[in-house]
Amino acid sequence: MREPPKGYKAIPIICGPTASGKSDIAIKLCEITGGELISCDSMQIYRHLDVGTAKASKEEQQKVPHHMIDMIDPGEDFSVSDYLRRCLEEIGEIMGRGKLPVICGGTGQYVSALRDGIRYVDEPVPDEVTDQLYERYNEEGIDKIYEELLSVDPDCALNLHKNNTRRVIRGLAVYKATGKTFTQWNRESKKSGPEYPFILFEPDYEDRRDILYDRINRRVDKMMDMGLLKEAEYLYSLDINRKSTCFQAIGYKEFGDYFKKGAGDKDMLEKAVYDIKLNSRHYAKRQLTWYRYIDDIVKLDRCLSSIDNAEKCLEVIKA
RNA sequence: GGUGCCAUAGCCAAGCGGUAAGGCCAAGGUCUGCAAAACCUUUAUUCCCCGGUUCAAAUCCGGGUGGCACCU
Repeated sequence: MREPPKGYKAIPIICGPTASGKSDIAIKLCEITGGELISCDSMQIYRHLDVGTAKASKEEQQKVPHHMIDMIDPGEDFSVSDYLRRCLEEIGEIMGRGKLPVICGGTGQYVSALRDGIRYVDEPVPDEVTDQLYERYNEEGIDKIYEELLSVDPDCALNLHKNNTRRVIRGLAVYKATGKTFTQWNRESKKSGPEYPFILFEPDYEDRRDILYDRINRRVDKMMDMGLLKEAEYLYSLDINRKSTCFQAIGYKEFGDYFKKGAGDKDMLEKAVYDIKLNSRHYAKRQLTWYRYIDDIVKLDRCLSSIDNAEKCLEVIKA
């Protein structure tokens, strides 16, 4: 493990469900420490997806430097391991400038990758291997693929539900491509701890989910006022594969039908907005589950102002 | 006023005499390269109410209540 930033005992990661106010806290923390913000969000890495991903405003970005935002164009791919590599570089650079990196975002997988020091399979798994398995899956279903994984890497297979085709296929693809089982890779990954000491913070909504859901619903309405529809229209006007990851983003994927058939149809627009709220609530629920059992996460009081919470974070991370 | 149709979980809904499908919502989870994704689990001792027929009724019969449609 490397040294923490000078004057601190750890790098803060402010995580939590969508619309929980984590960005405000992170920005305040940057302001009072002179730190720089690193986003930890799988959708804010896309350029042009701004209001729907609740990206920091231009003004906020002017006040506080933001990193790991606007990294790629819609249609391009980006994985956790890409994130991890770039993020670690950013952390190094910010610390090199004598500043505190403040990590903030809701993508649980990215947060955990950082916190647990996960090292992903570092031998390439060629697309052909994966594509071939998907072809097999389309032809004969998942059963045989699952059985093969079961015989080759039982721990991995038993750990997965058969219907979770993505992971079943990845598990087998890793073995086919590298000759080492997924389980072996994971075991080796666990040996190395995190790169830096991190402390996680989360605004606490555990007891009042209704308040969080209400915040979500209201924020979606606000996003519509801020021009979400226009942004989505732009995304749909691009000549990119509809299967691209950017079309998984909540706030955009729900407009698929609207632009396909009904553009201008009021009912369809209403349905899309309803779905954005619903999907956001579902997402928040999954995020709550993700963070629930991270035992050393420091809970922040949702009733306090973002400044007070930022100060609390500062207290905890100070050397 | 008359006639017809309907009444099943928070919502939609199957069932047509043999012991309550399914979907949505909600809740609880899983996760080591798509993660705002993908996947899993749970959720009606009871079918509007009262009576009857039957070994057996959400299912058939009678009455009530409520809703919808049409007629005068």
